[in-house]
Amino acid sequence: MQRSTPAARTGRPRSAAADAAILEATREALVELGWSKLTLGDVATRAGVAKTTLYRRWAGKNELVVDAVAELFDELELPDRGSLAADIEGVVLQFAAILDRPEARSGLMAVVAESTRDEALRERIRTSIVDRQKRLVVQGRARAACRGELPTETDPEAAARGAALIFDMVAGAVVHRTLVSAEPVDEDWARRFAAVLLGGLAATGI
Amino acid sequence: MQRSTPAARTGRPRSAAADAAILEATREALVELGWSKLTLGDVATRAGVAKTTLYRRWAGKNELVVDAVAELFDELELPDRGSLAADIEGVVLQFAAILDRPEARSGLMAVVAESTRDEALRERIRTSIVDRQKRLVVQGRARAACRGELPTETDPEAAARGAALIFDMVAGAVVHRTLVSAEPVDEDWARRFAAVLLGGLAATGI
Amino acid sequence: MQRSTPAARTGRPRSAAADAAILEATREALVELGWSKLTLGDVATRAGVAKTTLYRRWAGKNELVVDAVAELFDELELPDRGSLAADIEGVVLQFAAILDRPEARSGLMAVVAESTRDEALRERIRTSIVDRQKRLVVQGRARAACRGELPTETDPEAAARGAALIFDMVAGAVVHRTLVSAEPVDEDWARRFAAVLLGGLAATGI
Amino acid sequence: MQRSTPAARTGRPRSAAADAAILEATREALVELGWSKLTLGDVATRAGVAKTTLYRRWAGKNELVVDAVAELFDELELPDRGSLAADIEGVVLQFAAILDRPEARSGLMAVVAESTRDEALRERIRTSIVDRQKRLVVQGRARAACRGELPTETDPEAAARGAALIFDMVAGAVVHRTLVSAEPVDEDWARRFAAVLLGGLAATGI
DNA sequence: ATCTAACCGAGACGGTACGTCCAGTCTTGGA
DNA sequence: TCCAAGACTGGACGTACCGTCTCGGTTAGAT
Repeated sequence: MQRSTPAARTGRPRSAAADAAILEATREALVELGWSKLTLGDVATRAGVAKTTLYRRWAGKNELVVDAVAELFDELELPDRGSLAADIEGVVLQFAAILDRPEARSGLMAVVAESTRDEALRERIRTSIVDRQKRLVVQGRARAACRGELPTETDPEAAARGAALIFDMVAGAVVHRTLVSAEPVDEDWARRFAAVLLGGLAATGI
Repeated sequence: MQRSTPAARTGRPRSAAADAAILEATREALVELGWSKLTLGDVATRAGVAKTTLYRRWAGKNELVVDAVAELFDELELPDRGSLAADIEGVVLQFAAILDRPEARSGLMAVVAESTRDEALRERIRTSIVDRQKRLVVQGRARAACRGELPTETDPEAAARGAALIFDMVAGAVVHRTLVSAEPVDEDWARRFAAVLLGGLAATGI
Repeated sequence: MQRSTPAARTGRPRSAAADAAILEATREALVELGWSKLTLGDVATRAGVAKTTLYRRWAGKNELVVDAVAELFDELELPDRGSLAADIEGVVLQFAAILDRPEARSGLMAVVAESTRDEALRERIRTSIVDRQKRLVVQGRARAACRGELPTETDPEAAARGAALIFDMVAGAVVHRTLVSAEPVDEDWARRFAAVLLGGLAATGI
Repeated sequence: MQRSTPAARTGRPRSAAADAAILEATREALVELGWSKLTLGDVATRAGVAKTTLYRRWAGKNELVVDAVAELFDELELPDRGSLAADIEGVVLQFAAILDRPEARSGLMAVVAESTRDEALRERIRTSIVDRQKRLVVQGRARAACRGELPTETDPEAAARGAALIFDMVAGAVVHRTLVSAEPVDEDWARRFAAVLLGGLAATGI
């Protein structure tokens, strides 16, 4: 994930186990300490690894946390629940479930905050985390179009704009409710949210 | 804001100018350095104040930044634009304008991230920042009800639930588009967003 | 010793006790660990002092060790033993006694070695340590001249050259025997050395 | 020098060129960096050799530097200048010439300092360096006895004691003048030193 | 017109973490 | 078996801030 090294033949190869141990230790430390009290020295110790090893692979705390949190999003997928409304509820609940995990809560907003001043970090977040989620929106729209619930958008740019809007609305609302309002995203909320969103989509024809 | 002032009659009173200078210096430092590289010693120096003075008034970096950023939200208000749709667009654009300022971008998400592990901080954020925004939503709904654009909700609890949902959707979408997607919230986007939201509200009767 | 600070009125004054504790801890660490394994972090811990405090007062390990060792030379003095020969033996034995202490053995040669690449350090050593010893030679020669054992040198430059030669011979021989040959400087050796030196001085009229 | 070579028949033999390259690189690094900033990794790189190779042959920095410096003393010899006084001046100037080379200045005192806490290192220094010099003293005394300038010492122990004293005086004085007093050992100084020493020897009959 | 308590600046204090560097070891593939 | 390359653990480095603590000195309200 953080390696490019297309050609590095000689010398002792990097331990693959170390990567996994470090990322796991990072999540563990996020749970126990939160982002601001997490130290790379502590992560290294937890992973049974020298600090040097950690710095050899990641440029700093931000990059490390992005990768550690990104793995949490690997499990995201969109089961077919039979209707667009149900699919929206499903993705909302899945996203909420991830944000419920303390390692995600602590880490995600912090790196987003950092990314406001670091273009490379923003790109890394987009690649590792955001696009993983966005894919679900695109996939859900395609499925709904198959079912005939939504008109097939012919203009690809308009389709992209629409998907981006929906994505910001879904992800933004879930994050805001979870982290700012600090209220649970339960099935009831998901149902109400999906109803409003779906109504809006139908009304505007997006 | 941060003062208790229960009874402190005698002795030299605290300098009122220092407060303003410190908050201004904090915003300046946020712009130049961002949250993670902002140090209280530096803020004190910029404000022409001793570190002691700063610590006497704020518990730490988080509290200071919350207060410094909160002042940015003082200017928020909801001009009557004649229709609910226009009012929504207005609040969206106002909120986006604040998030466009680097001192807000850097600071806001960071303290929200910190607040995931600090209940007192979350409360402070809610009081100083979130409720200031939320008020606009409530006010907008009341105005729309006056105009007959929305049915008057009689159940106060349902009204609160509805306002909360709308607020999370508005604020969440704007924040997400600005900070995560890193795309501008311009008039076009505001109009499309308002259309979807309004359509949803109409469809669901919230 | 390391402070110049003619005018530093404001702020919390430096702890005088810390200086003494640090130098004492340095000597203790020299005895236990030797120069090369002595670390400033360890010295700070032993002295019950933060590393910062140590670095605020000394530029590095070399300077610290010079000051710590220099204090050992405070006790040097030249008791009048009645004859030049006895005085030479006395100063040889005193110098040897200091070199017998492990904190001096470890530290002294190391800083001399470092000083080959650091003019400022060499100057510090000269001021703090070497001149303290050299004084004894000058004093001994004056006393011998009083007794009539040596002719009074009228040319001041020749006197300085002579003193320098004698000093290098005395100090060099003691150091070399102690540290390089690793043989004890006992009374017998001192007597034989003094006899050779004195014979040479008499023969050459220095 | 550092090899045991008891029986190593099979496998690839060690490169003989590597040894020379490493020692040369060590001296080069001593000149450029001095002892304390010399690192084995850097030496290996300069020598075009892997660190492993270096560690296979030397136990550490001290041993390596001793060997590297020792080679400088290979050139020492005692040309017959016709008189004891001239011979003493000769050996003094030769020794001074070596100490004038920065690789010797930096390295020699440092390893002597280290040897105060390492008996094996002291032995290595004695064997590789000190005895090489001491031989000259013994040789000079023998030559002087042949010429009739000095009485032939019959007691071998007294002869050894005398040689040791002279050696400490000669080497000590030169080292002290060079490294501690930081003054040049020129012909004038050598002449004055030899005169005093010789006068002392004559007076005491050593 | 003092008194005096709380303020103020400056800066040293004990700590903690930083990110780098080096020591000395180990693991590759190739000679 | 040796070699070059380079990753590995471990630990010290010197720096930067943290939040606290003295200092000497100021300032305004109460006496």
